[in-house]
Amino acid sequence: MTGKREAKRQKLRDDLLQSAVQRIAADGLGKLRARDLATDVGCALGALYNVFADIDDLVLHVNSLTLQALGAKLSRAAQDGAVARPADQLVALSHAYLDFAIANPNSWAALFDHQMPEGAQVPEWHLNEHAVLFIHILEPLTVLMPNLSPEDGAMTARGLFSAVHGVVSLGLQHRFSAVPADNIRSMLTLLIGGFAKSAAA
Amino acid sequence: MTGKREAKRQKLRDDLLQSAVQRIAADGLGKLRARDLATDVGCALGALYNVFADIDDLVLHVNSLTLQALGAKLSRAAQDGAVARPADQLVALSHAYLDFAIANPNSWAALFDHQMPEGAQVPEWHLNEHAVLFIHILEPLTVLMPNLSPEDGAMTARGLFSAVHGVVSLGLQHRFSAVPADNIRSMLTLLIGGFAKSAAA
DNA sequence: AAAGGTTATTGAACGCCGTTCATATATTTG
DNA sequence: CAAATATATGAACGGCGTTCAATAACCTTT
Repeated sequence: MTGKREAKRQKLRDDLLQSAVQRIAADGLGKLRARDLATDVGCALGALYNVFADIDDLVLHVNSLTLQALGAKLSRAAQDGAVARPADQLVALSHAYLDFAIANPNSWAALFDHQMPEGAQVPEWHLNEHAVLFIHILEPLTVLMPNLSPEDGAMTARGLFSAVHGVVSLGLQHRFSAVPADNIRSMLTLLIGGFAKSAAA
Repeated sequence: MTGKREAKRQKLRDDLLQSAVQRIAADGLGKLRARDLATDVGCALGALYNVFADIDDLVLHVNSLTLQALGAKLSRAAQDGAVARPADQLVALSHAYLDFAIANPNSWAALFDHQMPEGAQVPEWHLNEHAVLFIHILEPLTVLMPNLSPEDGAMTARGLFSAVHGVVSLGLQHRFSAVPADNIRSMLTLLIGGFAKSAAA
């Protein structure tokens, strides 16, 4: 009867992760509390630090799940529009991104609101997971701009994502004043469609 | 010999504001501490709360100064390029925005990193100050797209700013990996120039 | 100029936070 | 079953923004 330690450890890890996922989705990253998580899963406060380095480590794993869900959504959009013209594919991707942000506002915001403490770096394994944000942009982009070097292609894909993210992010934020979703959608169409049109010419 | 109270009050307000400006510029919003500010200006910890509602109120006033400086920079860029074609004016504005962000990374980041506590709303006077972000975009945009209604024009100007902000923000962030400034500049030229080109057609 | 009323200043104390660590408990190994 | 090893516990720590009763400064009135 061996391996019971590891099993309990994994269960605790997973319980804490699920609790954090739900709390972030419900209340946002800013209201995540170590004591609430411990209460949720019925463990002592200190137990959290046996299975995660700290709260930031736990948040990284929540964000990892969010990125996977977002990646799946973008993959679906890319597949559905694979027969469309490159410009329309790019617009469809941006709309899918907007849809995800609207459907999962707190989890999505946590991806960008979270900051590593002090001098700590985001670990490599999590950095690489961000590729899902750019990867589907690359294919229609290279059709549109065949002369782009691989480096410039990656850079441009990243830039396009950044532009879309800016429009979605500031549009949904109540910072200035919230913009109706349809207006954000139109703006994405105008911006990305316009870019594609001029790039193709 | 009257008015000494108000004079001291104003001096304390201004000293705290200047201290906060410098600390945010030097260390970033995340490391701003009420106790550090009190030490800087040589007042008691509680004195801060006589002249500002709380730390967030103080940060709002710091951001107000930053927005004024940014507005001045954008105004200069708009005036310098007033004779250029609308597309080039828009690109010049985006480059000026990038330059400001690079020159004042922490103060600029504080504009967007700061979040009001709990249910508190950003006060009207500060909301209105954000107009400087969009105002200079509107003129070249209406030349470029004369058929835009005032509402759609404002919305599109805001969207363009959001896109530029996204490119600059994610580009400068060390989140994924920092992008060289010249690449960000090229991306802005490509994006905004492309948008303008297709809008004019 | 002195007294009385009003406002500002002070800093110890409060409540909340993430994190730690000696101690108690559970699991594995010999 | 006992010794060795790893985990679980929750009180305690240090740091944070904020409060508040007591003290000091200022203004007004006489």
